[in-house]
Parts: sequence; structure tokens; C-alpha cells
Amino acid sequence: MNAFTSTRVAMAQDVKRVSDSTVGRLSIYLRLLTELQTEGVATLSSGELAARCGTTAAQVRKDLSSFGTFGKRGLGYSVAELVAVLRGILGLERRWRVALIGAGRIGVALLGYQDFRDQGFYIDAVFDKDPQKVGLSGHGVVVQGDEEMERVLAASEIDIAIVAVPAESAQSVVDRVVGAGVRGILNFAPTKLNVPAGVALKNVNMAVELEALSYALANSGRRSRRVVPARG
Amino acid sequence: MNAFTSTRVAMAQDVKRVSDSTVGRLSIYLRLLTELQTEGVATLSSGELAARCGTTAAQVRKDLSSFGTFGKRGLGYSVAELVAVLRGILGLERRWRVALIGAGRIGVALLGYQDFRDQGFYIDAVFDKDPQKVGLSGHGVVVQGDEEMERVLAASEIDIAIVAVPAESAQSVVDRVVGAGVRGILNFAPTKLNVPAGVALKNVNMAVELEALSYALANSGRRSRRVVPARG
DNA sequence: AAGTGTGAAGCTATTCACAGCC
DNA sequence: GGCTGTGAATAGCTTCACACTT
Repeated sequence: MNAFTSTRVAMAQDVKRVSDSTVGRLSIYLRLLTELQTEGVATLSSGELAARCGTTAAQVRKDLSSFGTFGKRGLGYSVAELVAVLRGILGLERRWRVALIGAGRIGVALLGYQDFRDQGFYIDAVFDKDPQKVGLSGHGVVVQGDEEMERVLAASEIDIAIVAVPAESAQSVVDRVVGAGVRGILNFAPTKLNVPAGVALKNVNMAVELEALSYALANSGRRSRRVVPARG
Repeated sequence: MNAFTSTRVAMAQDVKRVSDSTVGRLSIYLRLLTELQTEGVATLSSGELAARCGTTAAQVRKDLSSFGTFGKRGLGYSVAELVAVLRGILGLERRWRVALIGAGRIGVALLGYQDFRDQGFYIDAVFDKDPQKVGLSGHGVVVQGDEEMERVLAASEIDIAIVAVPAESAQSVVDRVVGAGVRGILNFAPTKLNVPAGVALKNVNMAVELEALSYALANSGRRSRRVVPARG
């Protein structure tokens, strides 16, 4: 029953530096595989996985090869095994304690995002500076005052802070949560944050994505419209 | 008064293929420059811009050099000029018509995100499948029924659709909006979407970002904790 | 002296292609 | 025969370093 029975998983010190893009793809593979698992699919090839995740067979195999060897030549991969392996690699076997800083529109939307909880990310605390918001509750958590932050973060052993405050307060919030021992930050504020070494930071910047679309639309058709000099 | 007066902007056909990462950084530069502009800063160097955006001076110069030459040697860049140039490159001189598909938690949060409007992205239509939501209004838009989608998208000449529906409905929504002439899609559903050539697609997947943090935390300290064999 | 613009070098990520195993 | 695992080749992105301009 142990998913690792017949596989070799790389020892920690074997693991070469793995790129962000590889880690991102692993998440994507995992989501698909979990879905296939509930559909009762037992096995699939790198090519099938790739096609359904928007990448290539070689890429899938390379991504996995950083962590061990999980497939069977001629057969492909066991869905159940890969799910277990990926959950292990991504650190999803445990429960992560998350705090949400900022109970504005985005914060509240994230609070209700059941998907996070399904993956093991539990929002155990919510903070807001606005006294009008303190005491409100939703999805089983009560909004606490900003001044409680350091005490509660430490006491609840929060692992990850989701920063959903205005850009101008974001750096000071980050300094405080890092000071309180948080080592992972998911930032929704559209500003550059500085964190000390040893703290992981990821940014979600929706304006950047929209502007990338704007760029693409404003410049679309260039290739097809381009004037190619007539030439025999 | 024309910002381009003393600069040379690359002609469309000169523009080499520009990477997604470059375009993303241009957005980030623009945000900072806009802020500096309101503070009355007139000029800055690539090094200063880089430091405040988390990149390097050489990167800033290379990013800009894909589009023309905008700086003055020995002096740096004019903030006002760069703002104008970047807005032009990113296609932000015009108003973009956006439709929001899905008035769930994320959808509603985005609806209130004033930041989008400030950059020229106007949410002109909102759709939801749930009859209970149809007719509700917020931020100056009324939620319309799903069945109105094709008609309204075409009539209002919507440029961009924000897809904020559950993963299982996302592909069919995309097929419909693309059929109605939309050529840019910002997808919040955690699933791989297929779009025909000529349609720009960007994904925002918060679970992927959280899992990247989980990976980083679960594997952190490896470098420092690694056992280095004792040796002289 | 300060700081840009840019070819060249260096580095990282992706794709190829094929030997090896099921 | 089908499909993995992986070195080698390629492509793409970032950094270097310096000639050139103000």
C-alpha cells in the first residue's frame, strides 16, 4: 500500500535545484491527476498527462526526473502513485496554517475559497486594521485587530501569511509577520516586497496579467499583418 | 509636449519577439514610475528603477531596448516620458471593455477592484448562470443571465473576458466568449483552457502559488542543513 | 563622471533523440 | 511495440563589459 514501494525517490541531497516553472507544473499535474483518480483512471503516459496540462511529454518526464523515477517503461505512470509522490514533493501531506492579513474584497474572497482548504491550507486567523471589521466573522474565523497580529501569529504557529492589504501598507505588514516567525508569504498587493533570506515570497499581481493581455491585443496581428518584402 | 519628440520608437516591424517576462516587468516599471511621477520625481537611472522593482540595471535597459531608445546617456530616463512610452507599448492609452463571467466570490471581488478601472480596464458586463444572481447590481453593473452572453458580448464590443467560473464550466464559457469575438481571456479557473490561435490567454492560479510556497517551506533549510562530509 | 545601448558570454530551461526496460 | 529516463543539442533569457554620449 505504500506508494513508494517500487520507486526510487531521490534523497534530499540528490535533489538538484529545481526551477519555479517545474514546481508550478507539478501543481498542475497534481490537480489533473487527482481528478483522474476520482474518475478511476489507473494509469497514464507522460504524453497523455502533457496533452492535458498544456506541455510536452519530454517536459513531464524531465520535471519528474528531478525527484526520482516513478514510471514503468512501456506502461506509463500509476495515477495513484504519482498523486502520492507529488503531494509529498509539494509538501501537501501536512496541514499548513495560514493567516489572512486584510479583510477587504480580495481577502474575503480568498477566505471563502474552499479549494485552499481542500489542499491542506487552513486560514486560521484573519486580521484587519479597520476597527469596524474587527469582530466580524465568516467561514469559521473571526477578524482580529491588527495590534493582535504578532501575538496570535506566534501563538498559532502560522506558517504562511496572505497579504491582501493596500500597496502602501504591504511592506510594513510583511516586516511584522516575518518578525513573528512566518516564513512564507503570498502577496496580492501590487508592490515589490523585500523579505530576508529564508522567507519564501510569491506574488499574485492581477494588473500585470491584465496588462499583458492589453499588450497582446494591442500588438496582435503583427505577425500576420507584417509586410513581407516581395521576393521571387 | 509630445513625449516621443526626442526619442526613437521602434517601428512595428522592428519589434523582435518580446518575452512574457519582459512584458510583465514593463507593467511593474510603469506602476513604480507612475507613483514617482505623482511625487514629482523627474528623472531616474536604470539602476534606481531596477533596485525598486527587484531586478538589475542591465535588465531594465535590455527590456526597454526592445522598443526603442528612451534614455539620455549620463542622465538616465525622464519619468514622464517613460510613463508615456510604457503606456503606449502596453496598449493602455485606450479603454478596454471587459466582461466578467461568474459573479461568485472571486468575481465580485474583482468587480470592486478600482485599480483595474484606473488602468483603463472597464467591466462593462457581468454574467452568471445562477438565476438568483441575475438582476443584482454592484459597482454600476447589473448581473445578466448566462443566455444573454453572446448577444451582449458582441453588441458591447467586449475585448477581454475574465473567467471566474468553476473549473468544469470554464472551457465551455471560453468557447462561447471566443465565438462571440473576444480575443483576450484572463482565467481564474484552475484548469487548462484551449483557445484558438489569435486569442490571448493568461491564467491566475492561486493554488499553484500556494503550493509553490508549500514546496519552498517543506524543502527549506536544505542548503544550510545539508550534511557536508567532514574533510580536513 | 555618469549612465545608456548593445553585442557577446554565460546560464537556465526546453526539446530532441535514443538506449534501455517492460 | 510502447514508453520511460536521460545525456546532448538547442533555444531563450539574463548578465557582463565596454564603446559611446551627454
